[in-house]
Amino acid sequence: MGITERREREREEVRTKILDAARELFATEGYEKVTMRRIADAIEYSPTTIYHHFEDKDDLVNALCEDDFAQLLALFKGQLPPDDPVEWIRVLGRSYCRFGLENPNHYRFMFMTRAKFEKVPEASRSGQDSFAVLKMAVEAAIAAGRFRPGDPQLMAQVLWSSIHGAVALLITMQPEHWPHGGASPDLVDEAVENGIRGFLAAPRKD
Amino acid sequence: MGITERREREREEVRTKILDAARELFATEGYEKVTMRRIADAIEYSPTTIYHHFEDKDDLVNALCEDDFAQLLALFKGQLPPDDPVEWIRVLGRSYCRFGLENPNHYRFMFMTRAKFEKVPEASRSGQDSFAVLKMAVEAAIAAGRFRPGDPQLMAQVLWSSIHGAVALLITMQPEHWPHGGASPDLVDEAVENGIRGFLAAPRKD
DNA sequence: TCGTATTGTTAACGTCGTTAATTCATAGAT
DNA sequence: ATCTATGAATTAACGACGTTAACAATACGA
Repeated sequence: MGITERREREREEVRTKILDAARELFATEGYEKVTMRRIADAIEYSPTTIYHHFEDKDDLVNALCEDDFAQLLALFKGQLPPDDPVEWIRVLGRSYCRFGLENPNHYRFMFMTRAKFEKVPEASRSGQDSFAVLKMAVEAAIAAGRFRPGDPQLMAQVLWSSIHGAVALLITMQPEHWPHGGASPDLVDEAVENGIRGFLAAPRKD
Repeated sequence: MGITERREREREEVRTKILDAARELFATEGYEKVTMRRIADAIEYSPTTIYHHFEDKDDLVNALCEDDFAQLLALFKGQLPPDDPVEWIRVLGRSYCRFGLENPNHYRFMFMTRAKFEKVPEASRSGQDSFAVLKMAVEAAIAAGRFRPGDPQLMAQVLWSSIHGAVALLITMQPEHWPHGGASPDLVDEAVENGIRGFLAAPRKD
């Protein structure tokens, strides 16, 4: 009776081992170091075993990615909305930046890898939900008269892409490739700030 | 006498053939289709020949990239600065977006590929110069009192990264992965507009 | 005890970037 | 005209990759 359950448990253990080893390699050495053989080495199984748990490499890395979206969503939901919806957006933006800068390899796969989007049929649920939080904040800001009226969907996309741009450039380009002596240390903060400022209602109070 | 020159010319011809074939594959099928063997097939040489002209694959693709930066710079310099520096920035932003959206594979390698930045020792000259044009426009906007005072370097970086974010997301994510039914068709325009608006001097005239 | 899943392995295929060894053509020297 | 050195180009291979077919081993249900 408990047999199938034990089997299930053992199976899950191996799956977890694979994911953990992959995550470790992924986080510390980047995508290209995550080879099936290397993961297999790390967990002391043969490479073929991995294929009993994941369809292929993309499937595996995408499972990691799913966890990352969940983590991002948790980060967003962990922030209680302050009274001021603009402050809420600011906090969300900063959290998002921190997440990306601290987990560059994960971020790269979540938002910067074309292959992923070709393979995975639909968007991650947690990813959708994370965006929904931002959109809610934008709606709140409009309702409170802090943001100018407009399409909250579009405004949230603009905010997201502005901040994504800063994170993406920072985790992609080495400092010496930035024009004229490096990225400003304030870049992400300023990106968040300027994105918000562009949407503020007429007289700036902030 | 003219012999070494003819040799040189022939050598250059092969090099150009390689670059053209690589560019074609790169633009139409993306980075992963640019294999040394495939390029060799296309130009009817053996793969080894390519190594007589380029150190390795990165070196080759980087040569392509250099051309792309030159093209971007030409695009920027082709735009005569209008009277209104804000309009100048708008035009630059739109040109940049168009360039990225029309050449997604090139854009990806220019601004979204980490390997490139690890290999290439220094930034492309044309890339630097392109940024310098944007920075000049920002300085002009500040000088004209259209932009609030501030560090033009930082402001130009913010504008660049905002627009980069929109382009990068658009050429990376399939429409069905966008939260809630696709990217807005106005996204790039709005990204440009909102980036600018955030920097406008106090009373918006525009 | 005998099938039968389940779980794992070994060995291989085809592809990749890259390189050592070799052939080939040709320009200059004798 | 023949020989030699130099540069270009090729063949064949190495090691690493993702992936899979074929097979071995284990342990459960009958």
